Amino acid sequence: MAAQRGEGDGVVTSPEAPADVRERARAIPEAAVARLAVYLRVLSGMVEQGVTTISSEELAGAAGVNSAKLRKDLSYIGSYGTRGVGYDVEVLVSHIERILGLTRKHSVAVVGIGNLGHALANYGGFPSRGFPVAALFDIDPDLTGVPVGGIPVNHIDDITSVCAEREVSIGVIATPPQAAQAVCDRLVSAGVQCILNFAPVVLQVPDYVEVRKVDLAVEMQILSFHVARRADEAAGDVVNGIGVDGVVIRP
Amino acid sequence: MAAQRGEGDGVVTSPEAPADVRERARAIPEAAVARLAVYLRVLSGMVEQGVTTISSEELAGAAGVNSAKLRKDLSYIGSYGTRGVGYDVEVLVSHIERILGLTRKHSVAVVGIGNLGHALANYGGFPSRGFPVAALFDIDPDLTGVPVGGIPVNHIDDITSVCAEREVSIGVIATPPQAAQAVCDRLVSAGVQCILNFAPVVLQVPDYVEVRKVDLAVEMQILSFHVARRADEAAGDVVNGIGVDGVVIRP
DNA sequence: TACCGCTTGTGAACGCTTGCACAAAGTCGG
DNA sequence: CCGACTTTGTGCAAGCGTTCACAAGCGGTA
Ligand SMILES: NC(=O)c1ccc[n+]([C@@H]2O[C@H](COP(=O)([O-])OP(=O)(O)OC[C@H]3O[C@@H](n4cnc5c(N)ncnc54)[C@H](O)[C@@H]3O)[C@@H](O)[C@H]2O)c1
Ligand SMILES: NC(=O)c1ccc[n+]([C@@H]2O[C@H](COP(=O)([O-])OP(=O)(O)OC[C@H]3O[C@@H](n4cnc5c(N)ncnc54)[C@H](O)[C@@H]3O)[C@@H](O)[C@H]2O)c1
Repeated sequence: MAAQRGEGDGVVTSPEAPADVRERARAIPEAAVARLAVYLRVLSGMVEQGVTTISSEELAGAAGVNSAKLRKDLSYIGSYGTRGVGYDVEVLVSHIERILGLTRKHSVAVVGIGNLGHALANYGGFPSRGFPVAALFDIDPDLTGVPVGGIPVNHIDDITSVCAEREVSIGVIATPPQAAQAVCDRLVSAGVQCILNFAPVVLQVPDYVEVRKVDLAVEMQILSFHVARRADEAAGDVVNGIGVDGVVIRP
Repeated sequence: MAAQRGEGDGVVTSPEAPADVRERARAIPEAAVARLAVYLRVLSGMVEQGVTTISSEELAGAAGVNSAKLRKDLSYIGSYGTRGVGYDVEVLVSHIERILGLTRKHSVAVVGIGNLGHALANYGGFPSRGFPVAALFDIDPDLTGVPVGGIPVNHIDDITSVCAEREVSIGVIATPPQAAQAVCDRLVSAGVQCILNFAPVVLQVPDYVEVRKVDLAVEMQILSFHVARRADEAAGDVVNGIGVDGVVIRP
């Protein structure tokens, strides 16, 4: 029973630890990993602009974080900056790519080729970043064989063989919520250990499977919470200030 | 200059604080808010199944979290459980909805009606959860006037008037990355204070605007990191492991 | 009414993240 | 070659968020 973000499994810290890149990777906080991916994107843009060197302050600004945090994040992956100068953009890019495992291609399978699945299959941003979409699956027989984004849709029943054959390492679930757990189970038995889930359900997976979820309704509700909080604050301010009248929204 | 998740602004804690729901909302950690949204979804499912009462243990299981965490999260919004029994599902639903501000409708505008924008506009899950899609915008003249998901697309230049007229409170950016900052600026000047951004860029917004980003490439890369870490561990274990036994590779 | 068993709500400890502040380390101009 | 200036890398402290553990409270039962 390890559900989303199941972090707390007691993996033993190996007793003999050569302070090595391998071991270092283990120590990187998940929050830092997410930011590294953002830095990488910003840096890629810099490369295209012909920038060769960048300071922590500049990069932090472009990535929307504190520069101290940025330096700490980079320190997790090693010391590749030059004091007094900054970081060599290309060097940094290659080190982040190495740490994130982007030196290797990760084939992606999308399951559920409906509204969202179509958009994902047609999206050029994945292949270009080292995540080729290698397989598409749906349960609808009318869809099987139809090419979407250049790849023919397979029937969900062929998931095991097709995933194995195409070495799928990441599964994306874009089916209706009712089907998501079943699809997830099939992906897992097909050997997929990383899952990106768009369906609004909490997936149950074995400990060794990594699940990340993208839940738009939750995002919306978080925004809604902030709207409400803000409205309450404004109301509160008015109450503390003058009478009960005001509809003073932001300037 | 406050970028994504700009939390650390020195908002003054109002001097006279009646330990009231309003004030309480301020104290809820963001992480807890996200989980409350998940609990809400699970509970909604429970209501449909006719469940009237649920214990923290059960709900925690269904939501994929620790039961202590769940109770603490619920304690942020007040004490609505019955010791020895559990929580009344409907009561809990209504309290969470109130805290998340879901008693009010939040109109959504989607900008950029391409692959992703179409999927979002056609998605039934938003309206049904209190987030009616009230406006669609694109820069492409061929699209303006064309109805997508029942709503005609407006031209981006009309964003200010249309947003005001339809009381849009949440803006969704689904344009290419190059256009995202400009679109964001226009949404902000149109009075939109909450933005959900799908474009892979770091948006710069004023402090009072709340931005959440959904960055699929980052999600993929986090998964990739775990794949890599796992591979390294396996390699490491074998090297270290021949001597030290602990060869707990994956089952 | 008094007791018992169950579940909540929460104080306190713990651990992870963040942010500060500064020594170390490098560059560059002279 | 030296000294001034810039920027990194990191020890440390503060702040959050998570988890533990248990007293308090409630319903059911005799
Ligand atoms: N469309 C969006 O913008 C959007 C936004 C947020 C969340 N989501 C979520 O993403 C998921 C997909 O949304 P959608 O709008 O694309 O739905 P959709 O109904 O358009 O597409 C679902 C597809 O999944 C297929 N499917 C159903 N059961 C299957 C199974 N067992 N195995 C394989 N394929 C199966 C269907 O044939 C269909 O093609 C849903 O869970 C939805 O809640 C969608
Ligand atoms: N499609 C996906 O599955 C997917 C996945 C992850 C991220 N994204 C991101 O979401 C965004 C949209 O992706 P997409 O595949 O839908 O792209 P798309 O090219 O299909 O659609 C973009 C739309 O935005 C419109 N547009 C361009 N400039 C505009 C402007 N200034 N104002 C208003 N509209 C404008 C275009 O006319 C087009 O209709 C991109 O930033 C992409 O990186 C998409």
